[in-house]
Amino acid sequence: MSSNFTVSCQQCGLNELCIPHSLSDTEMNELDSNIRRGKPLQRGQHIFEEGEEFGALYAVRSGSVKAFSIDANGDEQVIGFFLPGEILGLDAIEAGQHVNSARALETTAVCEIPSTQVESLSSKIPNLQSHMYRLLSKEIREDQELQMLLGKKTAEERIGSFLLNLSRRYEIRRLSATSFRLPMSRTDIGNYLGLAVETVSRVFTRMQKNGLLHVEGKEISILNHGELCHVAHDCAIKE
Amino acid sequence: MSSNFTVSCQQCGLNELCIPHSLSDTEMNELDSNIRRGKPLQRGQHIFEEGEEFGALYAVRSGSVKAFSIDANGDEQVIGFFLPGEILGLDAIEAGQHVNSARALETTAVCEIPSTQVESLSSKIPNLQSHMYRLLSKEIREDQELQMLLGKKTAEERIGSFLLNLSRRYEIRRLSATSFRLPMSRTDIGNYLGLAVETVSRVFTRMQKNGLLHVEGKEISILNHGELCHVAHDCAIKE
DNA sequence: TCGCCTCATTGACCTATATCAATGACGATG
DNA sequence: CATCGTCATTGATATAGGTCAATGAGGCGA
Repeated sequence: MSSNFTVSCQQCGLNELCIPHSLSDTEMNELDSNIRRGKPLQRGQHIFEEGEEFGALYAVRSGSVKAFSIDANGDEQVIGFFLPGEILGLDAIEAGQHVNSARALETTAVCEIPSTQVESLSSKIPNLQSHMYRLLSKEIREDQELQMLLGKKTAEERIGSFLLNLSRRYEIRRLSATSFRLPMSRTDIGNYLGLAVETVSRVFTRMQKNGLLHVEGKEISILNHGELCHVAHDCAIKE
Repeated sequence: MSSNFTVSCQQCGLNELCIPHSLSDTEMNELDSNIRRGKPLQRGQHIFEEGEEFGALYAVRSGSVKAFSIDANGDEQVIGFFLPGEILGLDAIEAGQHVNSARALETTAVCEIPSTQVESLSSKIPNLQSHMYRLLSKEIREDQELQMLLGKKTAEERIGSFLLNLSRRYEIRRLSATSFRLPMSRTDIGNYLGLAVETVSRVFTRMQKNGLLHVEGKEISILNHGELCHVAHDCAIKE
């Protein structure tokens, strides 16, 4: 009996976004046979913790994940949020141990890809190596965009860019780009964007007043995409 | 006659820090034969510009480089600074074109490594592939540290961490960790750290008054390393 | 050597956002 | 269904750092 959480890469609706992308059937099967799929995690359960030995990359199959670390004062530092098809743990390759922790924001299933397999398979399969390079490069580019946001943008621009970013990511997953659920708390959003919770709340309220958004708890609708891009200074002419 | 700027990887004093690291002599020679070395660049000359097709990675051999992009308002956005042995262009692999520009901050020599060679050589040479993964992973980790700095740290903490970071990087290069020259302007530092130039100036002055630093133009001496770590909340117990 | 231009410093003032505090809403639990 | 705890919202106030403006200092070309 094959339960839902043991779906293979071949059958997985996310394989276009995920590591198997651009592999042949044979190659995909080889990768697939090296992947471990545990049972889904509950909200709050950790996938790995800061300091643990690095042993695998993780692909989110369903649900969502928050990556964070604890700074010198013991405060949490949100590094990023991961949606289905996205890969966690890339930052641990060099150090050989995890430099941050990852927790499920809701019921979440992940695929575990042993790091030894990533290296050996990607030596054999040029498409996989190439995909890995692009994956790592993409994360660098995205981290740099976030640096830009944190260094120069106002609170409204940060929130606007954040929502647009999520919107694009949901759209790629064939979910609604205009209406979705925020899986993380306001506190997490503020922490990630370098803002106080209260500021996040106020900006949401203000954007709702101005007809840009409809906000109801964790449910968000983007009502005026053009204007939101405009206030975010994030009009994505690129791509 | 082999002029200074055509030194091979074998002879290069930086090869421990750079891509050749962990390659055998034969492998290093193979890599070496694929590297192009132009004549040194003058201050202000560009290595690549935003939008250019991605064709190569660049290793700084001497001098220093600033990476930056231009935002929606036409303002410059400093992404990072690169010292000898460091690799530029990793963020361009995925997009296939450069997403930011790079300029020499002083007279600077770079080695050009065609991207086609990186991919094909690293398929053949497992050590090289492994090195590339670690290189990309390291940049991700460092970018995330910068996100932390930009999201939560005060002006003093940012400047302190910035100086300590430079100090460590000079030390690895067997240069003085306590006394060095800042190759970039105050404006660039402020831009990079998300601060106004004036704030950079004031913090330098204040740190000088408190006996942490001696600042004279671009020459910096760290007089009280322990206390600087402390005010930066960057006491590097790690590593 | 002079004069120019860019870069750095310093002071005065202002504003965006943090902080503090109180209240309300929701969801889980028994 | 009542209670508790967490999360979100809103208002009042404080402050770090930005902005504007003026001055000084170093480097470079003619």
